[in-house]
Amino acid sequence: MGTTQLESVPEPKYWHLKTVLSDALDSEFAVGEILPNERELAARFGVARATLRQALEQLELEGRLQRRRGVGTTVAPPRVGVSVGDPAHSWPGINDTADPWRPVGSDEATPPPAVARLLGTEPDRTTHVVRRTRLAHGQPLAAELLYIPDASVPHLSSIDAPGGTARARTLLRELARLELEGQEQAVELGSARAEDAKELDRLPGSPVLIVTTRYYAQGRTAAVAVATYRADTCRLTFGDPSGGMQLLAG
Amino acid sequence: MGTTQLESVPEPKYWHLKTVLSDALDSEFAVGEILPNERELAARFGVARATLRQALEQLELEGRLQRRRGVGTTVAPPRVGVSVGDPAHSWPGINDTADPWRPVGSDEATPPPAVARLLGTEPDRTTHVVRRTRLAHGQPLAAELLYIPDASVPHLSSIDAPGGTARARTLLRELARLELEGQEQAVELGSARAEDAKELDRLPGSPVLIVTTRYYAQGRTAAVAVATYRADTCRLTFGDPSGGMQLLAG
DNA sequence: AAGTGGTCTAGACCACAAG
DNA sequence: TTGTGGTCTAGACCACTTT
Repeated sequence: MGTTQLESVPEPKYWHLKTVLSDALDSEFAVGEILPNERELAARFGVARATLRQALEQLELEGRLQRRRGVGTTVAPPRVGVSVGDPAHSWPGINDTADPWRPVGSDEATPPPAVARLLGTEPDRTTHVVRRTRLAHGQPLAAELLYIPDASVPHLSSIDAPGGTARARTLLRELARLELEGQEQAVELGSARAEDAKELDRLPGSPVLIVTTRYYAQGRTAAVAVATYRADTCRLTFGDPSGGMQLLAG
Repeated sequence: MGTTQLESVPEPKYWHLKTVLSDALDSEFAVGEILPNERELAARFGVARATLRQALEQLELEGRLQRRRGVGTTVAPPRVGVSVGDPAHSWPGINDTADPWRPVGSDEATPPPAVARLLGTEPDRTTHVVRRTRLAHGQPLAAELLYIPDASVPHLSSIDAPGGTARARTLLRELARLELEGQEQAVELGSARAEDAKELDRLPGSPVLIVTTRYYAQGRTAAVAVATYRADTCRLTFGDPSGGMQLLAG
């Protein structure tokens, strides 16, 4: 045979392309640098543009690249670690000066069935909803919907109008009066709803990490937060070395 | 105008298709049921197969569908919640009868740079590597590589040959002699390496949730685990309502 | 106006599982 | 052998950003 090696299990072109590009990113490009456009890259590698795009998609999924319509494809910085599991910081309304969340509005709505189940309310019962955004270095990392049943904020004054951030702050302040007794969290993969995508500066459908947090207070589920993190730029961190190990002692 | 509504911001076909299919899944299909094949679905909706596939891809990403080459597209069951954050269960080697991890082999290798950094070892220093698989209901959920520096298993007998599961069990048993002092975890999105994909019964490149756990013992980082969870079938859970809230008291 | 990535088409062939 | 999903092509047009 003239071929020095025959691939008994030939890997797809886009897969090979991905590794080639990945190596090139490590050695020949700096963070923030802009790559040649897709048509040129495809021509350079001798593949169709769709195939080239399949490789780029995976690299973007892995946080190596960032693509923006009308602009180009750039080399992404390493993912930022965002602390998600620490109750002391995540309990809404705690007035930490380092609170990374910014309230952007409030509303009243019927939560999705999954949330209603966690809250233990009837499926068609409305709750307060506070919308918040989490920023880091000026970039939006996450968009959150915080569902608060009436029972958790009994002393709510009805001065402020729904929809405003003033109302949102009032709700958070009321919620903070409760003493947090525990929390449960879950992380899963999803795709950004149109509304979240806008806030995250991404296209609808782009991959996101959905963090659902169930807050316990007064022996009940006091609130449920559904936070949508950009999967391309975020690495979610849980726990820390100094504490929390009491679990093992018991 | 003859049109009752003009879309000033027309949504992409595949996006609309996705919502239509999603509704159909809720109302007309049962879990495990097999959908019509892609060519027929595309014809039925009057779109190209590639467009139809774009919608299916997103639904699979969201855990609604499962596609298998040569078989077909089926309606996926709800994601299973897998406990990830509880140190009492995740500390390797603890002889819990309910331990969901099954050792499948061991080796000696130089860890990836990111892991070496966590371990505090030189980049080219080899460590023991234990390969484990996590199962639920007979289905593989996760594949893990556990990196253990020599210093963490000083009493290791060199009877067993590397590569075998016997050696893996020995390593885990030795590791369990250490008292766990703390752990740190991170979750991020990735795509399955060829090796992991095989173990997870997925195609290479399919989306996975990568959980990196740093175990502390004896004041050092005693081991680092890199676990690759199927993103389509898994919902990772952290913490629990009964404990862990000591953090707030301090 | 020009250039970028995003969407879409209508084909073709391949790898795999099951009969 | 048949039928499935997976890969790939060579185009076209659209939405968006920048100049």
